[in-house]
Amino acid sequence: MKEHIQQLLEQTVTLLKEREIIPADAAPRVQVDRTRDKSHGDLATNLAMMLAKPAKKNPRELAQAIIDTLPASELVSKVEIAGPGFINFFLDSGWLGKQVEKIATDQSRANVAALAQPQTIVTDYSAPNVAKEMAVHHIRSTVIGDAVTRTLEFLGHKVIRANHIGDWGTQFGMLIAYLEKMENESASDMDLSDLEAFYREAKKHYDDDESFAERARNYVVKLQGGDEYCRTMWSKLVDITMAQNQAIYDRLGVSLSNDDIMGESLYNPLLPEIVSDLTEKGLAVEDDGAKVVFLDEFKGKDGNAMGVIIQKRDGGFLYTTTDIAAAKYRVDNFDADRILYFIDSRQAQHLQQAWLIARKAGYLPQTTSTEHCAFGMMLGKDGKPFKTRSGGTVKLADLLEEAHQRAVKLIGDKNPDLLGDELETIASTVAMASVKYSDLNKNRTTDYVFDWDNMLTFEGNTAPYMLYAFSRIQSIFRKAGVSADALTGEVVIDAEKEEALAQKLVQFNDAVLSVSAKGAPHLMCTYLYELAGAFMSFYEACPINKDDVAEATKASRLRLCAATANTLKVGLSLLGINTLERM
RNA sequence: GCGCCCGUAGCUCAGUUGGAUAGAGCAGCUGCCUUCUAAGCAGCUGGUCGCAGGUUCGAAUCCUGCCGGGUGCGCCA
Repeated sequence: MKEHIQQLLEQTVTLLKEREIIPADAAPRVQVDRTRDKSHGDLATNLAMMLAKPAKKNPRELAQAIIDTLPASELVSKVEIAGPGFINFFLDSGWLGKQVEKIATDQSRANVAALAQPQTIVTDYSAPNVAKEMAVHHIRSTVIGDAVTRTLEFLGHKVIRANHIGDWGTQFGMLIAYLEKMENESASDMDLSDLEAFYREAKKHYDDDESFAERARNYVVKLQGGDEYCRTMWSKLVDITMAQNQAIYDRLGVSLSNDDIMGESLYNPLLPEIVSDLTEKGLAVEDDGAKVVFLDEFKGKDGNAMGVIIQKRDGGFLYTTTDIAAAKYRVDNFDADRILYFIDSRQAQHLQQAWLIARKAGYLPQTTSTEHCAFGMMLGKDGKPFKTRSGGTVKLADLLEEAHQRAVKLIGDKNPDLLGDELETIASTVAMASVKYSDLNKNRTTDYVFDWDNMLTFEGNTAPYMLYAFSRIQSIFRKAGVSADALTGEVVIDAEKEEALAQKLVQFNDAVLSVSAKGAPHLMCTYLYELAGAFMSFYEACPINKDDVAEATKASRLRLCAATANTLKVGLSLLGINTLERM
């Protein structure tokens, strides 16, 4: 919608340049904003004020020239000058009605077209560690990354999910040695359901038992050398861990699978050649026995160029080297246009350094953008890192189970008729939706305060509010005895709340585009919340299944309902949230 | 010491790469269910946008300096 007005204005700028009303070298960024106040129309531009100075004209005068030159459009019913030189656009209600009809007809896309020029985009998210259970802090990367991934895919981009799991490092010698010990001691299949305990015990043996520790160190060397036995044991650890993580992905509704695993080990074989290449190019130098890249762009504690170690004195590599390799790999193998990293904000400097080195080495071309979609830590209501009562790490599986139990109780209390499977199904959808939404809803790169009461009271700006709006619409269709996809009536925008709802509906496309441009799903949350709110107001003000409602009005309003339902369903699906027919 | 992020209502947060009178939800207070799901709607109350300067037609937004919080800075990842 905005784009269309933008195009009209761009044409106008060209025409005005030809007529020498504005200088030929002016290159204004044509900006179209939604207005806050109805009296200012529906969309506005500040173009005249931006061009007033270069054109040496009074802004209002120039605004008039723009309006006089503006090509006619079916979208716009009226254009006005306001205030110091704003140009206000009023959308045509006939056009709005036609748009709503298209949205109502399109269940799968709500009238959002795929992009004509799709890109190849790598999304790096989730990244759990092998031999550890997913903890609560993994939820942010996983849920936010998945929502953006779904949105990019929806727009037609080729998206490559990269689950950068922690499957490499010196700790694997210890883990393999302990796995071996367990297998030797119990004839039956090992039970690794409690990975935390497994890791803890392995560490304990490593610290207390010298012969165990020696075997562990030996296994590290053998594993890195490609020893078949160690490789098999390592592979078991990865499989067991990822099977458990997959159960969490499935429960949460995260679109990752085993096919998306691209762990640290994938890049390990590339590291030696990267170090030698960086050395040959003069980027890396030996310093105190280690291979170091000095970056003038970053200052160290002594005020000189900061040194980033890419290879340790003992020959081992560090995660900066892995991230350089990962960037290179994604360019070489996928020809990525964008690489989005959904990683904790504390990694910002590290990522900047890795990318800078990759750029200097020519691994990352100018045409590939690397974007850190950063987020803060999860805090408890007390403002301290979110922990269990005893101070331990909260397991993600436990958090999801608690959300489910809370949802069962709340829904059961609210709706005592619901029992058994139906209650469980509704509670499950509501619980996962609530957990995800409360995370997705916030833009903050700073920390996020996790609060059960805010997400599961089911009031206000929450997932249940939107699920409720959706199920209310389904209820209207049941009551009317019609199927949403069989509606044919013409949409006529008449009442104030109808217009407000229609206005919101046609903004969906803008919301999808902004999420994809910024990697920020909260923009979708904000949009859907406003849409659900507009629907609730419409619902109160505009009766449908009532005796005194004219047939044509009823048909029109039913299609507004269908358009809203489609938009909510598609929008929520882009966030990875399922809808409910009843709740 | 240097770098990055942040500071908006009692609380949780928006604020569209400078726009019109800074917005929601929760909490508090008023109304609205024999009528499509009241998990809702309509409304009221609540702000020195951390502080001080600067840039301009216009600043929560950009610049500078302070104050306060978070986080990172050579052999973990």
